[in-house]
Amino acid sequence: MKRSKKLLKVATWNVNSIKVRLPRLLNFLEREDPDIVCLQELKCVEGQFPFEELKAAGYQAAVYGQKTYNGVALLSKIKPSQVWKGMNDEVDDPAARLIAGTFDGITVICVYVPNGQEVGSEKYQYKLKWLARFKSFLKNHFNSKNPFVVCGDFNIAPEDQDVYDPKAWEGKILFSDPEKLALTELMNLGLVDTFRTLFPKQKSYTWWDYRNLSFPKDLGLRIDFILGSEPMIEHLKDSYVDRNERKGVQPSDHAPVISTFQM
DNA sequence: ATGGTTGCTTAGCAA
Repeated sequence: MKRSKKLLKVATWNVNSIKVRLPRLLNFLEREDPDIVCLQELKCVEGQFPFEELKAAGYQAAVYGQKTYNGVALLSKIKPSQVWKGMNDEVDDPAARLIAGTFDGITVICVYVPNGQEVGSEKYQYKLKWLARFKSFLKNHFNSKNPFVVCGDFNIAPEDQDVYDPKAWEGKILFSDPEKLALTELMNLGLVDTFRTLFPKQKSYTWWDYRNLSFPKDLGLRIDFILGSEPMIEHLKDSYVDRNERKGVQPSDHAPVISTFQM
């Protein structure tokens, strides 16, 4: 009988500006000590990314940056053997929304799914197309028999229990049927939501609007996930939302999600 | 309630 020992801690966090959130990120890294961190909404180009500060904290970074909008990164204690930036498909898309890396044979894919703005808008169409492209990307590059993880801000709440007022949100952006269907189709490639599989009934939002005192009133949505293929889910030990990161001085509007695997 | 807040960039957009 093979004994599992090594703990792998994976985190995902939409930081909404790496520049503004750097002090909080450094505290987070020290407190949680994750092995791999997926970051979204850097809002910064690679040349302005704080590589030095993160290196001093023990992390190396792979960055797919963009001026003003989007931008994703992978922080890790060990160097990835391979890195992908973007889907490199037939679509010419300048938005920096996907970065992936392989760490000890485990591929971690970090995504910032388009928000979509409003159902029926051009941005909504782009969101649905992006999700279809992402499904093809996963299908073409990965096999659910192999260990891989998909982390990020999906900008979709899957179920009623992931929304503070599902009636009011019905058919709205982040909760419309086509978005939910696109997410289901992704999951049907063989991905399991690490948080939801461990806690089938637990309410645990990951995003609260900056406006309307949403956080103090707990008017949130669960739209950030860590998904794993079956070989990862076999080793899944825990998953939680670090709600405290939404409190205090200059929080992001998203809280980090952390999942641990005993490999 | 078509408001409200934050960040980037500098009046307007995106979330």
